[in-house]
Amino acid sequence: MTAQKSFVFGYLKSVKTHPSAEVVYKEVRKKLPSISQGTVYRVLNNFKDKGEIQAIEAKDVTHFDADISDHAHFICERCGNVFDVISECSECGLLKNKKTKVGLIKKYTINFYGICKNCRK
Amino acid sequence: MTAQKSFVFGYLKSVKTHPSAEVVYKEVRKKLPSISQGTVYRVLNNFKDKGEIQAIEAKDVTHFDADISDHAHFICERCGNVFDVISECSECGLLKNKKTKVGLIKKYTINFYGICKNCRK
DNA sequence: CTTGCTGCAAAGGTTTTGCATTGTT
DNA sequence: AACAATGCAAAACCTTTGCAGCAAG
Repeated sequence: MTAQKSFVFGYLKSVKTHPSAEVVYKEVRKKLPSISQGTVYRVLNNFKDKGEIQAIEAKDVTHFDADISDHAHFICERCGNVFDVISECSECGLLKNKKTKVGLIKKYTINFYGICKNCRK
Repeated sequence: MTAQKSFVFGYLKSVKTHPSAEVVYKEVRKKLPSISQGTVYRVLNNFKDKGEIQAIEAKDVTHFDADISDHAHFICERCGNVFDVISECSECGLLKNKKTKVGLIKKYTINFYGICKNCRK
């Protein structure tokens, strides 16, 4: 585990804001100024491929979340921020590893869209 | 309603494949060779903003669906194709227009991920 | 010495946009 | 004539990648 990986993962663990790769880059660079953007993308994708973090595909940018437990996200259509949503869908959890006509479900994502309270003001 | 809009919407209505903008462009151009890529993107975004079609944010590319009824999608992690899934989540439907701590839910999307049967072969 | 990871910069691919032109009312 | 929509091409944007240098075993 290199310093780069450690700082990226540590930062992601420490926040609940589901940052984009660009935000991760800017924040980690405060502590590790030498880190490059390419490395941030590489490291994030590595963790994702290993299943240690999850990616949230939003409009244009991918957000990352170190919390890989089953939970839904609220994406603000104005500011683009991603929030956790408490209300979960217990039915959907049961669908994991279930066969469908199309294929075997390995994972799922639930995204809610709307305007967050900050932007509502 | 211009010819461009009509052909784009008509094509999207006629298929169940949830094509990307690029695919829409290539297909519509067979019938309307003068249409440009920029117009396809503009028209698709217009329809989306009016709520007449929906966008499915997948890895890298956005897919479009003229069916705006509540239904889930299965995204193949290998070929990237998007399929409808019959198994729906009735609980989630109830969450629409519901208030959460974060904001009012205006719409939601459910995406399942896995390898589709075609790619499994 | 070999292997793997990084920084840098360039390339890749998708989507948006400025502007001149076209077409419509 | 005014206005909105289009075609074209360039720009913008996010993300990936090739390569040389560096670090670690």
